[in-house]
Amino acid sequence: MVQLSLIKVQKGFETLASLLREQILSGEIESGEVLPNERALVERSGLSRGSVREALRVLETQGLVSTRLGRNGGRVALQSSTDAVRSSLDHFIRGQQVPFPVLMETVEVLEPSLAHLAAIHRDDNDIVSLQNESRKLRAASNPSRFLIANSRWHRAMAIASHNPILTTIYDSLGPGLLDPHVAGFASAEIRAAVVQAVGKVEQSIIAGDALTARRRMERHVLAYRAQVERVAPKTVTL
Amino acid sequence: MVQLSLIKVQKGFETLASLLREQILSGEIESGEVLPNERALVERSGLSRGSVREALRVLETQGLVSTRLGRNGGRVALQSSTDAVRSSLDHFIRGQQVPFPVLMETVEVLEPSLAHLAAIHRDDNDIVSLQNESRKLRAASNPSRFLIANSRWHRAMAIASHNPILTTIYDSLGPGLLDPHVAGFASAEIRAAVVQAVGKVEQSIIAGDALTARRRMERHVLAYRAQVERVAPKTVTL
DNA sequence: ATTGTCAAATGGTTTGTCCATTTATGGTGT
DNA sequence: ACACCATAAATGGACAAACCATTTGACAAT
Repeated sequence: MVQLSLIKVQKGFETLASLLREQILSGEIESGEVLPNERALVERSGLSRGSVREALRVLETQGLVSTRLGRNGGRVALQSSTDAVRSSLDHFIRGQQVPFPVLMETVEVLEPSLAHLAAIHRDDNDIVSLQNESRKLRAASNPSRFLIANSRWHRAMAIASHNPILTTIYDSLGPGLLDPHVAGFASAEIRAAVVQAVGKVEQSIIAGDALTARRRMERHVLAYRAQVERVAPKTVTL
Repeated sequence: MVQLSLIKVQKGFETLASLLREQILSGEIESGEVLPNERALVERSGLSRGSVREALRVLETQGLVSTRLGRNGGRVALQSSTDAVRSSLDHFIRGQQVPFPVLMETVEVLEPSLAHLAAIHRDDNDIVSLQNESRKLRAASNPSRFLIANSRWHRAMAIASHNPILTTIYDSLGPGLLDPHVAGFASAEIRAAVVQAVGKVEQSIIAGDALTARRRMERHVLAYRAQVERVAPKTVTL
């Protein structure tokens, strides 16, 4: 018997999409470079305009080209940004109906690690923005401002880690976690506790003390979970 | 001055894509359900077939529908799988040219956490597959088989964590990390050391001792980095 | 200078037709 | 009955030729 794996037929538009994708990802087509317009691609590829458009649409969906309308419009090549990752993760979480506790758990894994890495890799800019955000956090007088400031500080910490993969993932998780917050969370006492915890983590990050930063963030995350559990016991248990 | 944010014009195909996407993600269209065929969607939407096809192509790219050719073919709705996340992360890593040390660092963050979670969430099936894989790992006699077995054991551990988000991300990182391995890595001594480390982690996971599992995996990861540094010092330093 | 008008370039969309692939159906031979 | 084959039907894939919509450049009018 002949050895055969399933043969995948490549459609016309797929072929063109793959070709262009490789050229973009490999840098052969630079980021910002404008692709030939649709009619030109039709001539070069021998495909019809419809197929060319489907190929370009695929690349657009993957975040590898952006489209502008009108004269001097056209397609420009892009390096896939965090947006594509974010939206695919979002679809995954919504589609698979990843339960809230799993999101929570993921954040609990990421935050201490991000704090750890931030303490190692933070530069002067990171320190400035962390201090900026924590100042706003201390100043936040009502729950809504506080939650925003809180998430911005955490975001600054993620950026300070200088790990684009973990940062992007952490970023993608934010939206799914906000619901329970809004549900009458963040009393004055809780806010004070968070401010203090964040301050301590920030100190360790600035001091470059990775292990302490991690440990403090772990403690903070545990305390936070305890608060959420108090407010909404059912939601958080795995 | 009038307050205005940029107005985003929604194209026809985009509108249709968004509509269907929402219905799929919300479960209104169930996973596995076949969508109306192209001609039917043309009638219902009032758009042309080209636009309908572009909309469906977008959804296909996002992993929300799959396409089958021929009679009894058509589009069926899917819940976005790990594949879409994987490919977007892959594009991100290649496109942004995320340096090898960052990938390494990310794995070093994920593995101990996955071990930790695995010790908490593993069920009987997980234990069986872990033991299966580690048996194959011990039996692997040449570097190539060993590397495969090694990655399979780690994958089993990730699955045992029962955290689909972290598992998918960890899965996406694998390919980018294999290059240096192939470059004459995995001598007999190294293999023996890995086998032992993996065995210990596995024990802790099975025993349900999360902290020990994490600690042992951290140690293993450090040792692994030391080995890689010995082989290719330049590549690994951040 | 500002504004208006027109033309050109580009993607967006439509319509109509045909091709390619797959499978259901029914007939034919044994 | 059963196996096989030929045909038709259903569906996505592709092509072609227009025309529309949006944006911008060029240039005139004010």
